[in-house]
Amino acid sequence: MMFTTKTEYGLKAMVRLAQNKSKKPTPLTQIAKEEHISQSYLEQIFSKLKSNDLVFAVKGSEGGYVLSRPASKINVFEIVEALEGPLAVFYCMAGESGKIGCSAKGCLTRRVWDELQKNIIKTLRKFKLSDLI
Amino acid sequence: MMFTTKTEYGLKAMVRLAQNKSKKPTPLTQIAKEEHISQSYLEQIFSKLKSNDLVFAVKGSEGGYVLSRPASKINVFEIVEALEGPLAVFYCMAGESGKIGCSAKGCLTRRVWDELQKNIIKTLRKFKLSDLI
DNA sequence: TAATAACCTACAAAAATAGTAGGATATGCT
DNA sequence: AGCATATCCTACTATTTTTGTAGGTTATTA
Repeated sequence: MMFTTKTEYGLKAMVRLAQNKSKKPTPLTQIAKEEHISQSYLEQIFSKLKSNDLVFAVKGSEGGYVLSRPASKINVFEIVEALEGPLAVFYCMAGESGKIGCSAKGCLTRRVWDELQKNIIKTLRKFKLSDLI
Repeated sequence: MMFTTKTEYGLKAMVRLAQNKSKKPTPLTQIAKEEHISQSYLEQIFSKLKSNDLVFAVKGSEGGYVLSRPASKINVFEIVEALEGPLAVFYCMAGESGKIGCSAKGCLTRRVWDELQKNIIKTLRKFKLSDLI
């Protein structure tokens, strides 16, 4: 029941982008060096962040990444979901209808996970990237 | 960010114990059969439940497991914690003082995880085993 | 004494995580 | 034009965690 290092690194990197006050994009070489994270691994992380429209890329020399919105308009849950995939505390919570042995009708246990998931999402949405700088 | 099958199976098994109205202990052979879980795996799960004082064992023929308290006095978090270990959404949240690169003082990100963890625990504590039968 | 059940430890397969590696493509600067 | 810098893309690999299996030991009751 832990988040992965992808989320850890991704969030740190997003904070770096938010801290960049110049209008220049931030290259991953810089973040990799400062945070001591493998650059190649960071690239994979940013590939996800990009496809989830949290950042945009500027290719070539003097390029890098830029937040696609102001830091106050990006919440932590968006970042977590982009990097961890859709939140599901159990397999029976993934997908539309539960898969094995979990008829949503009779399953009291499911009520626990439903409420738990909603709470997690609510908490993470409350925090904006701008709260972390 | 998912709980393991140990928690899934363990919780189901605990519900079984709670449903047992007779005063006889419930043997794992029975639960294994009914829930289609490997008995050996269940034994490992119950070893943890026992060491966390959630159940007690009766050895020998006619033996099995019994809840160590009324179902209304056992909450879901206790079961989850027994089977997943101490909750920590990140490595920096494990142990007393964060380990690597996370000085609790300046770390704003930690505030997010602190609040998240407290929320998860609060939600899971709210549900009692008796709510699931 | 035979059947039943918890108890214990070591091992193993499978899946997920956490990276590495190497090249292709695009862009600005000199 | 050409070089340096960056993103982009795919495949591979090592490590760790999860999810069990297997086999035996101990205790209790009918």
